[in-house]
Amino acid sequence: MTNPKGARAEWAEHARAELKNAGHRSGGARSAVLELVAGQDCCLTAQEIFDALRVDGRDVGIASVYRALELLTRMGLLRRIELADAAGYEPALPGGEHHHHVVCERCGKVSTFEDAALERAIDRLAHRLEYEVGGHEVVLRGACADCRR
Amino acid sequence: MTNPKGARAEWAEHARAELKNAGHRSGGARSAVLELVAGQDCCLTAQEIFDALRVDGRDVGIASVYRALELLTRMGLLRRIELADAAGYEPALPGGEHHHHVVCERCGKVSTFEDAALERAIDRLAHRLEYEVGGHEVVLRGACADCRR
DNA sequence: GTCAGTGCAAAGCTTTTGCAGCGCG
DNA sequence: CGCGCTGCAAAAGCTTTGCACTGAC
Repeated sequence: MTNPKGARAEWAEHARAELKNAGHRSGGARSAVLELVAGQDCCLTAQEIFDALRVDGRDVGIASVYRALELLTRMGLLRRIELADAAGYEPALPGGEHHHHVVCERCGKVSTFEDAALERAIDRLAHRLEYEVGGHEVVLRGACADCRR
Repeated sequence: MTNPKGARAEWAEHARAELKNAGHRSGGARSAVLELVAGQDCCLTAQEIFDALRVDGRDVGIASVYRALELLTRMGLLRRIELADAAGYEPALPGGEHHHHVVCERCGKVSTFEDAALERAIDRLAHRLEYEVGGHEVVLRGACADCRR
């Protein structure tokens, strides 16, 4: 297993290179979003990113946050996860590292998991479909350890 | 494999019984939503349900559609699927019949598939987690046959 | 008769768009 | 020094809530 901190720093660098390569300039808001998302374990909503940047003293507009997330997602650098209320975004790590999410229906807590058998099942299945499958998303719903009692 | 038409009629009956059992009255709007959803193959959004009912001449309010969907989902009679823009709803068939969705990122078309190996992988995985898993959702994203060319 | 169910309208959220000004290259 | 990026404000959805009224039991 690869070092997650290293993988995230690598991702940030890769993302910056891709942006420059596509002819994008390096503005303050997008850089701030990129930096913040890179340091995160799990998916963040646009609002969470906006709030975190404001706390850090960055005067970004929420529109710029959405614009940055939209662009990075379209370029395949971020994954977008549809949660109940809002969408979450997280780095699409190039090594193929891959996790999914469990959401607690009581308290809303989101955790992650990885499962090789699940990925294999999805890969095999994807070949059977008429679609050219580019990505997938698995969300489990239930009650977390705290809420079970 | 069970007859889908029969399964859907059965579901409608089951849902009505559950509602009555839980002390709910049988109003016009909720019945109309239930009837419409029961006759559907795949998931429908609240707006689609609203439009279809209006076309049928039922003067339902969209708020009642949302209220009906929320209640039926909370009772476990409907499954809610988070799509890109809006949420889709479809009958949670009691027999354990179970399908998931492939979304075309180009044209937005939604298709369904079933896969026993995938379900097995998820079941096994669910036992390993600290969560008590009650449901799950798999969404594949890609390009449909028409859009591939 | 009671009160859950309903339709309408208004509000609340997330997300997008318009626009003038700033600043990267 | 041009035009891409940005912040603000307004708009555009989807979804929820408040409220008076209707109709099921």
